[in-house]
Amino acid sequence: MATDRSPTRIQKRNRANILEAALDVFSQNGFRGATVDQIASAAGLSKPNLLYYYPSKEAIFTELLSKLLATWLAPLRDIDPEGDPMEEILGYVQRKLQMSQDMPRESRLFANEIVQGAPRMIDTLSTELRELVDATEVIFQDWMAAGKIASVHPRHLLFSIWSLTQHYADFEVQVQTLMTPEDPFAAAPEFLDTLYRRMLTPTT
Amino acid sequence: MATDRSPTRIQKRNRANILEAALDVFSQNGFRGATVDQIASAAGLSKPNLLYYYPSKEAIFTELLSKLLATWLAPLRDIDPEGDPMEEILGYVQRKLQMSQDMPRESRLFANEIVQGAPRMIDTLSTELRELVDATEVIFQDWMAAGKIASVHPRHLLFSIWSLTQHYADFEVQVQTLMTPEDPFAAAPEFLDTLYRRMLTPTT
DNA sequence: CGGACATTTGACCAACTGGTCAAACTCACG
DNA sequence: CGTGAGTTTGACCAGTTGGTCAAATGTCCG
Repeated sequence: MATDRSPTRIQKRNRANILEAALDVFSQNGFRGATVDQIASAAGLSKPNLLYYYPSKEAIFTELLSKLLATWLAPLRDIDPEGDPMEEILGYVQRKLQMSQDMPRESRLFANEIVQGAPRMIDTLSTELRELVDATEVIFQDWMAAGKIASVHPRHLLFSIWSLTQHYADFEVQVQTLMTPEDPFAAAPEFLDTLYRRMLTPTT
Repeated sequence: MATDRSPTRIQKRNRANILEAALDVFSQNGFRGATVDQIASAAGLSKPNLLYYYPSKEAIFTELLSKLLATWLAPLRDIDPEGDPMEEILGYVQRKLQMSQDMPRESRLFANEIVQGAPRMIDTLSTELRELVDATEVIFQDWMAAGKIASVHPRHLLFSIWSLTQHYADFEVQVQTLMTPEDPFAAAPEFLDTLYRRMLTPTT
């Protein structure tokens, strides 16, 4: 068994390969749709060998989720309450959009999980993420109260950003199919910039 | 075998029960995550009995998809090129939002399928839906050219509507968790109305 | 080198899954 | 009622799947 001592060179390599392979397989098939064999061979290992590094399919999945969540939420934490409100929000939108383009598998991994009721994430959602969202709401509300951006429902505003940006990753097949030969990501930044600028520009 | 003669009373009842049960199970677990046994017992039938009405799990799924697609796309077909542009679009947004509230399972069924690459829908997407989207694009472009609504990328506009409205169904768990005790659907209509009104109001 | 520990593997297992089949049962209708 | 078609079921099967295990192999370090 891989012990608790500091990981060997081989352990590091294999664990990294496994998580990379798992991201591929889980994001494309969901938890139940993925098989340990698929992940193993995508990682270049035999099934028993993979299970030497992780005790179960479930363990791989939860490890993957928790490792990726921090990355996934980083842009949200980066919103600066002291920054210029409009630029902070527009910047956040663009960063999330970029992440959908660069990390579509991560986006789909979460999408799969949440669409199916988030059975393995509900705890994280209702604690860690909830706190982060609560904090963000306060920031937005302050900006609105100060008249820096138009007043809209702060949580719906946040959800709309997640929805619009991740849509390009989660529904990539559909977007691609319906936009070909145009590249969906070509006009998206400007579209979203326009959308949020117009919605959030104070009306006084 | 259920023959090609006109369906009996029992056939009608059971087929309806099966599709209803299948909607429940498939939308919650995706195609691969659903089992025939789950569907059968949700429909109050034994597995062999269910397979007497549909030859395979695949057959149930495709039948379900094709039966629901028409309903799902109806609001889009209802957009009237002769109507008032702003009201047509805002009305479409509200109708789609209402559908997310009333038919979340249908929304998640499609979401599951598309997130996983739409292996069983790609043909429909690239033909039927593609045509419908092409036609809608023309309508939007005409309205923009006539200065009735602001000029934005018509396809991204359409995708944004799908994304924002279906988000409330597809990511229901997340939205619920992060909005409790508030009802997500309480403020959503106004939020989306505001969003699209501001984005699409001509600026000249 | 040699031994301790890490890694890998083939063989295996029990549970599950989609699907089949013949036999039994039910129902409509003359 | 009876009879033929429609319906339901238990038993069964083969393939898949998550996971185990003992034995074999590789690696590191004194």
